[in-house]
Amino acid sequence: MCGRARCTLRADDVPRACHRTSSPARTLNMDRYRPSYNVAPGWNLPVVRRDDDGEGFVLHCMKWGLIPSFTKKNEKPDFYKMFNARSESVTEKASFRRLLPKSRCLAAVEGFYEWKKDGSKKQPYYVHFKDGRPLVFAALYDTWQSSEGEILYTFTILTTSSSAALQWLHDRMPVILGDKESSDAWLNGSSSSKYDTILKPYEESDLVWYPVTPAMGKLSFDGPECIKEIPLKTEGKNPISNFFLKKEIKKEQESKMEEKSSFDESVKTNLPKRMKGEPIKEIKEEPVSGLEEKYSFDTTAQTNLPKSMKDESVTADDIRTQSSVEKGDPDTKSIASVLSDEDTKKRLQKRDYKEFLADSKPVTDGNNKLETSPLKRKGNVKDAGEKQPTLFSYFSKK
DNA sequence: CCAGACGTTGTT
DNA sequence: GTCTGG
DNA sequence: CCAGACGTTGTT
DNA sequence: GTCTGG
Repeated sequence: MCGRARCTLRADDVPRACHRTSSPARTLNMDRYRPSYNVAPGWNLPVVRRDDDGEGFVLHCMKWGLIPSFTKKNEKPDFYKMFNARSESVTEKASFRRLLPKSRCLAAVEGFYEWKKDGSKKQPYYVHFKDGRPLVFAALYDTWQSSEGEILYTFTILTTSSSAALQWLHDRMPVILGDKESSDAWLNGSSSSKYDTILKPYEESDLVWYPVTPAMGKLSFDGPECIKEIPLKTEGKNPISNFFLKKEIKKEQESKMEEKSSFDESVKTNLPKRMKGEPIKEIKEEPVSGLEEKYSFDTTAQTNLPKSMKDESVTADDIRTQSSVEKGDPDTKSIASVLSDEDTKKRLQKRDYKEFLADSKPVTDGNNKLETSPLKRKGNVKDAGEKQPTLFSYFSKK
């Protein structure tokens, strides 16, 4: 599951996204961070971890994909091997259990991608919070020293079974810490704590999704296009078309309700037409989203990217060009990177920015348990919605 | 005792 | 580093 | 996770 | 289908 994400957060937004009220005691390697709409294991992402001693926390850029410290020095690091850790077995697996006492951290992203399989076809969906606030993942990190002496920090994202709402998409999902309490518990809890209560699927209804272009499957594809909603092929005869009619109406209403829509062209231009694979929920329907995506991106780029990034004309290639600079990540860069942190910090503080409501809790009507999932066995996630045969896949180009 | 592994996902 | 298997 | 390759012999 | 590379 969680093997691809969007993180275009500004570096200085990350602590707040992780519900930190104070400033980081220090930052580490943040100059390596490259905001991207298409992040995969092996990429640098900002995480928040406890400071080695004391109360504070560190804003620390690490590579996604755990490389345990006991990995052979001469071995080639494989970031895809352990980019996820099953929360159900994290206390049993030797590679992860050793990290539980002192190496927990938080990773913040705006959303992640999940591919829905339809036979041989795969359709990616972008999953995110309705109000645009970042998701906070529970994670574990470790260090590894390569044969050249470089110390590499890496982390893995904990996963759990999917929420009822996301079951149709996938049977696994990242552990999302939805409020300050849970993120505090994970980051600061004692090693003797039981994390069972927070390492669970996020069941609130403000986690939403929509289909995006399959082109983002390529790592070379980056930029706002990655999260642009695309229409899904509709499947002819459909006794539920009424639902969508209602949906559309409801969505328009919601769109009006949301104030920040002025930044979001996509919401207005793309009338969402999701059908296939969508859960047929009775009451609540998944909303339009993508609010402030562009805005986020614009403000994001400031920290480490060239000024040109502020421009809307920024392209994936622009980003790649930047990131490629450290593609080889030679150890020789490490020192310079650390030293430049101070510089980075200053730049971070210069800018003020829009809040993303990280501390707000999802709106829920208490007993909205949404027992919509009529299916208990995880193998069988097919329902009326996705039973429909696909006549033409979205990419019937050959 | 030493040697060797240490993981997830998905798919069938 | 730590657990499992032999 | 997805994308892309998936081979040998022999030659310049 | 399955393995490698990113």
